[in-house]
Amino acid sequence: MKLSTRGRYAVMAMTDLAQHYYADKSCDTSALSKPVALTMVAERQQISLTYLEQIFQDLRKFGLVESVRGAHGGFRLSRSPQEIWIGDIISSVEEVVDITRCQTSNGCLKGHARCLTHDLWADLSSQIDGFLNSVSLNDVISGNTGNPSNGSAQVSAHLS
Amino acid sequence: MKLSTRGRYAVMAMTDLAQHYYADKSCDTSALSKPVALTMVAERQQISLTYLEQIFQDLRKFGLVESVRGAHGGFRLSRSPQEIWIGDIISSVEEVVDITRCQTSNGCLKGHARCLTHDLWADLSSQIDGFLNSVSLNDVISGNTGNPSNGSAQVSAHLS
DNA sequence: ATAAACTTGACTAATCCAGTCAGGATTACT
DNA sequence: AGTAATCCTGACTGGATTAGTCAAGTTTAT
Repeated sequence: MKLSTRGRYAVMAMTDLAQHYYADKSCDTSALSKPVALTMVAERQQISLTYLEQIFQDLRKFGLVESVRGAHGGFRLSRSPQEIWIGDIISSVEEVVDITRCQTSNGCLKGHARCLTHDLWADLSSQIDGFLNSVSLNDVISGNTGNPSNGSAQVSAHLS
Repeated sequence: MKLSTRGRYAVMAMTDLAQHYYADKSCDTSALSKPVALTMVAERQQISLTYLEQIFQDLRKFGLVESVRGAHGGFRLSRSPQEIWIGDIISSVEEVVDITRCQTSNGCLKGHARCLTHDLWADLSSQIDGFLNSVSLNDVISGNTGNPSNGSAQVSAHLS
């Protein structure tokens, strides 16, 4: 079992943006925070710039960040760190969060002998999803991943 | 995120053995159950026989199954289904259950800006491990994966 | 003996990941 | 207007991993 670097990088970079989200709007909380250039993020997090650019296109398409083009441009979070869940980030940049692989109609008749393990995988997915969707970016930068802000570790998952 | 087929196949096959574990010793509970030939498991679970053979070598090395060679040989569980956790099976056949990738000394100074996400990955690993190590083979064949037999979903993980 | 079954190890096609490269579009600043 | 900074897009690639196959054994029940 593994999480690809793509998902890890996305979370690291978003954490980086989250820190600047607060730093940049310390005076006027209603203003938009200044965009952060990917070159800075890439340098701080030690991630290849061009690879990071790819990843941020996905994050933008899923509405997690806004881009500002041109000189002095960059990216900023499109909402506050409390409202962005780690699960959102990962599912934006990784293909399938597929664990069971038996949701397609290729013969896994639930309850049938062949797929007694179906419920197991579904429950595991739900467990992982529940965790990732209960931790916000804000939890990460304040070190509260063990005790997520919503108090409940079980969130219903939307996997088959 | 994904679980490779290797791990899934291993659990499916072990579930198959677990069902025969009970079926074969319905009369005499102290006797060893009859070994089950991999050709049967491969056919029932629709898994390539030769691939399954590879997987069972791993399961044997980790002491989860015993082999009986020769004609009418096969494999049987080396202990009862209540005592075999899904986590054992998966970690026997898959390489690293590595999610954080920053346990090596390559620059992830915990607490340092570069790896604020360290705790997040550690907690996620612990969550997954906790789940897999709280579900036994017996839970799977009796459909109790949602409510594991030990009552507690949180088990300490042994990941960095 | 012989056939059934396990055992081992080398090999392979396909897929995916992580990253590069080249070029283009947009905007701030001078 | 020009230029530098930055985002944007798509094609490409080397390496690793997966999911097997194939061939040649060894062991044991009958």
